[in-house]
Amino acid sequence: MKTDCEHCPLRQIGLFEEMTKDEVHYMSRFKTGEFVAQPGTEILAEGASSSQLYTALDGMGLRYKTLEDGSRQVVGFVLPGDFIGLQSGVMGEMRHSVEATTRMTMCVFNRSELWELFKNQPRRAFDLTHVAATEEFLLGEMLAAVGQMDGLAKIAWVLNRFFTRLTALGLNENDQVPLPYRQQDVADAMGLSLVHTNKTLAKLRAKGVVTWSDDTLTVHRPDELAQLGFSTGVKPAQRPLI
Amino acid sequence: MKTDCEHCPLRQIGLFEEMTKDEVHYMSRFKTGEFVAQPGTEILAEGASSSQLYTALDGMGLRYKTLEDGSRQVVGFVLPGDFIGLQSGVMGEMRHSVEATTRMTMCVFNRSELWELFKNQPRRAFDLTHVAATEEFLLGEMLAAVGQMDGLAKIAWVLNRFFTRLTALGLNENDQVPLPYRQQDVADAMGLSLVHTNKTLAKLRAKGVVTWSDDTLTVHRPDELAQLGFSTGVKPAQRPLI
DNA sequence: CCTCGCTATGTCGTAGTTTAATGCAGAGAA
DNA sequence: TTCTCTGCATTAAACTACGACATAGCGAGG
Repeated sequence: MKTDCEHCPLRQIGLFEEMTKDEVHYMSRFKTGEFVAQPGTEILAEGASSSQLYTALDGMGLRYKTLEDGSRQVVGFVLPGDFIGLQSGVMGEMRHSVEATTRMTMCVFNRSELWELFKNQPRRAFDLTHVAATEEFLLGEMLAAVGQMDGLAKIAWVLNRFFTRLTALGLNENDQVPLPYRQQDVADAMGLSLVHTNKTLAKLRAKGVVTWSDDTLTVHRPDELAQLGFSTGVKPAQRPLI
Repeated sequence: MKTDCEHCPLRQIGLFEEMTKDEVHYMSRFKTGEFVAQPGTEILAEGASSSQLYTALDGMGLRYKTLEDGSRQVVGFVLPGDFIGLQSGVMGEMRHSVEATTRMTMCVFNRSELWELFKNQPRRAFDLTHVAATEEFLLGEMLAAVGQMDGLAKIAWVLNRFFTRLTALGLNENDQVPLPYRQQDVADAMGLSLVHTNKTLAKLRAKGVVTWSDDTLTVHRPDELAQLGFSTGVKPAQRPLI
């Protein structure tokens, strides 16, 4: 688990290259150098224009939008290493809310430092746009899944994405990854009802593909899971030349 | 209609501040300084890493992803002033394809100029990230619509978005805006079948809210349209304090 | 103990898909 | 001109995946 700000991605891209660790931590608001959010806490609200940005060091959360009719669309999952509040740093206002689903420790820094980065370290600023582009990429993939797949494929797809990302983060132990979400969260992410999500999960369980309980996802057949939640990004079929 | 590169948004944000118009246009590949795409042409393919970026000056198109099973998810509509290929400029590879649905004229420039921008004009580079953030915002809104709304709301939402954006571009004449897309495009954007999209459009027509024919959308009751495609971005209801 | 939040499962109605058939305008050929 | 072909809009009928509702179980916390 990454609990040291040494691993903070903003440090990796050089925002803090010339700073000591004490300077890195945003000290004025929270007594510890790190901001700790408790489960169920709203870290940033849609429409808020926070003067702080965060990077998740440990723990997980989710990004969501709320619609006029009260329904909720989960637009992403926050894993260790992810940015929080980049939109508010760039656009001045968050376009979605962020909530912690576990205890989260975050590295906090001022929005003004982002502008310093652009002024003083163009290479790092350029790198930073990769982060924004990656976020957009994940959103596009999710849109394709929500728009085109049926229930079983949606659930398999999102579980497979969790499994893949968490494995890449080194959080995979014997095909088990932490998954501290409720079925309602997955349902709101994939545009399904809670009941249907539950039944689809039961189907996957019956097939022996995955089990998910106690905030832990166990993938018994990774290849079958990937097969069910078939991927996007395929070149369109060639149009017949005649 | 914007047909002059003076209006190119990249010029507006200063990429070409010190350049003459002739320099602005990318001359080596196309005889005219502007790249012209014919209807139905694929401008950039998913997975491609083009060395050129474009901004749409005139005409419209759409962004889409293709899934393994052959289905298509439209992830956005390209209107005059939009960027094309920003992702390939930043990440090196396009995450979706772009196709022209009308004759499109575009301003072409080299990817390397993007890096020059970051090196020499940090303020402009910072502005540029607004563009990326805006694209992400639109994607998030669309995800919420596709994931949470029912058929009627989806169609009303996307028509209302067209109407709003095109009005902002000054393309609204007597509540009529150009809409050079097929019903299939709208269906693929909102995750509905062509048939159901058609029926829903018929419903809106019967209600006297909109008519859409000959690539022209006429909105008879803008407020009712906005009402039907209710918006996102609402603050979540306060949790009861008790 | 009871309540609350979450998971689990069955029944039923409907919104949406699939398939198919019709119409209609534009383009190309004779 | 007239015929045909092609792409798109339209409408109907049959089928189904999914949502709504109801109900039960289970563990945590007051």
